[in-house]
Amino acid sequence: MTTLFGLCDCNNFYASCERVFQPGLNGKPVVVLSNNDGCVIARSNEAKALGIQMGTPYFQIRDLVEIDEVHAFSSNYVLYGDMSSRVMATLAMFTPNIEVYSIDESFLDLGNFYKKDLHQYCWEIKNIVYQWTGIPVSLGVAPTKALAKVANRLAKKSAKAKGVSVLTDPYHLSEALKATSIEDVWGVGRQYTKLLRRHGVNNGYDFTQKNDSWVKKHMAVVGLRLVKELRGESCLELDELAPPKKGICTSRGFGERLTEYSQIQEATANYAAKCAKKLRQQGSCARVMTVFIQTNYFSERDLQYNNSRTITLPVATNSDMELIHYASLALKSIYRPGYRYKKTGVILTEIVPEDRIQLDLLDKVNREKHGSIMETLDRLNARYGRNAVKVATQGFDPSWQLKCERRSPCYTTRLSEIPTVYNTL
DNA sequence: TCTGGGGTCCTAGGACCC
DNA sequence: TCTGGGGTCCTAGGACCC
Repeated sequence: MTTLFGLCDCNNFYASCERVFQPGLNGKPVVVLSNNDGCVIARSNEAKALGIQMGTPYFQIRDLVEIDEVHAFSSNYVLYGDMSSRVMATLAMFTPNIEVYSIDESFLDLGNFYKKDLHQYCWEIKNIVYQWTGIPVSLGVAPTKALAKVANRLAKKSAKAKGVSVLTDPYHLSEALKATSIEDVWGVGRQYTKLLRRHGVNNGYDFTQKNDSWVKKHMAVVGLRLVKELRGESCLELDELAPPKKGICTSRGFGERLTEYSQIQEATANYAAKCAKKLRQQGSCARVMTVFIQTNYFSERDLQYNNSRTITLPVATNSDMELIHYASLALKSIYRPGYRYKKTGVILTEIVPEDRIQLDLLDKVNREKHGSIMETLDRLNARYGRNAVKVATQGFDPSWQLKCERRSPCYTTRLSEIPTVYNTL
C-alpha cells in the first residue's frame, strides 16, 4: 500500500490569530510575546522581514513597538486554542483521518487520494480554511511524514509554490531534499546538525546517502527511522487519537521576583489546580508530584537557589483540593527565606486512568465527594469563566501573576468577572 | 530592570536478583 | 579472596519537537 501524507501548518499562527480580529494589521509587522512578555514567539512575515528573530527579548524591540513600527501582543492561549479547534475541524472535512500534531499543525491521511489532482485539492483546502477561519495555511504532501515536513517547508519558502507543494515523484523529492539544509530537517536539532556536518552531511539528500549502521550508531533508532522516512519508506503512522499524557506540568515565571512563602504558595496552588484540571480533561489521576522553585539564573547579582521535592501520594488523584494540599507541603519543605524567586512549577507523573486507581484501605479522603465537587467546579468555571470558583489557597494576590500588558480580548470565548470562593478539605 | 512553557522518546549506568 | 553471566527495574540525562 502506498502512503501519502499531507502536513497542514498555519502560517505564523499566533500572529495570524491576532490579525483575524484586527484586520487593520494585515500587511503590518505583528509579533506575539511569550508569557510575562518575555520574548518573541511568533512573527508575521513583515516582522520577520524587519530581522526580528524568534526568541528575541522584548526589551530589544520595545523601541519599535513604542513608535508603532511593530505591533506586539501578549500571548492569549485561550484565543489561539479556540482558533486552532476551528481550523482542525475544517481540515477534518477533507480527509477521514487526521492527526492533530500541535496547536497549529495537522497531518492528513491522503492515502486514498492518489487519483485526485492533489494540487487542486490542496488549493481547495487552503482556500476553504482561510475563508472559514481567517487563518492562512500551507500544505505539503509527500509519501512519508518526514517528507511531508520537507514539502511543507518548501510550500512556505518557495515563491513559486505559494503555500502548496506536492512531492510524489522521485526527482522532485531528491531535489527538495537537496534544497533542505540539514538543520531544517525534522528531527535534526542543534547537536545532530553539528555531528552530521562534521561528517559531510549538509542537506537532507546527503543524509539519505548515509548507511544504516552509521546512522544507527550515531543517532540511535530514532535517527534510523528518520533517514528511512526521508528515503520514502514510511515508518511513522498517523496517530489519530492523542494518547493520554504521561506527564503533566504547569510552571511559569512570576511577573516580578517573589520572596515571601505566602505569595509563592499561592502561585504553586494555582499551578497545582491547573494540573488537576488537565488531569480531569483527559480522565486521569496522578500518583507522583514534583514541586520545584528557582531563582533567576540569568541574574549574576542574585544568590541562586534551585530545589525540588517529589512526593508519592497515598492514592492517585485529580482533585484540586488534594493536589493543592500536597503541593503546599512539598513547597514548604524546599522554600528557604532570603532568596528572590523567579519561578515555581508542579509536575505530575505516574498518571493512570481515573477508573483504575488503586485504593488505600486507610484512605481518609472522601473521593466521591471530591469528585462531585470537582465536577460542579468545572461546570461553573466553564459557564462563568476561568477561576470563577476556586480553592481559597489559590488566593487573590496578583503579585505572582504573569505580566501581559498587551493582551488582546478573548474574542471567541466567554469570560466572567464574578469571583466565588469556597474552601474545603 | 527586561531572556517561554510543555511535552516525547531513547540510552547508559547502577542496583539488585538469581 | 576470587571466580560469572544474564535479566529487570529505575533514574538521570540528552536529544528532539512545537
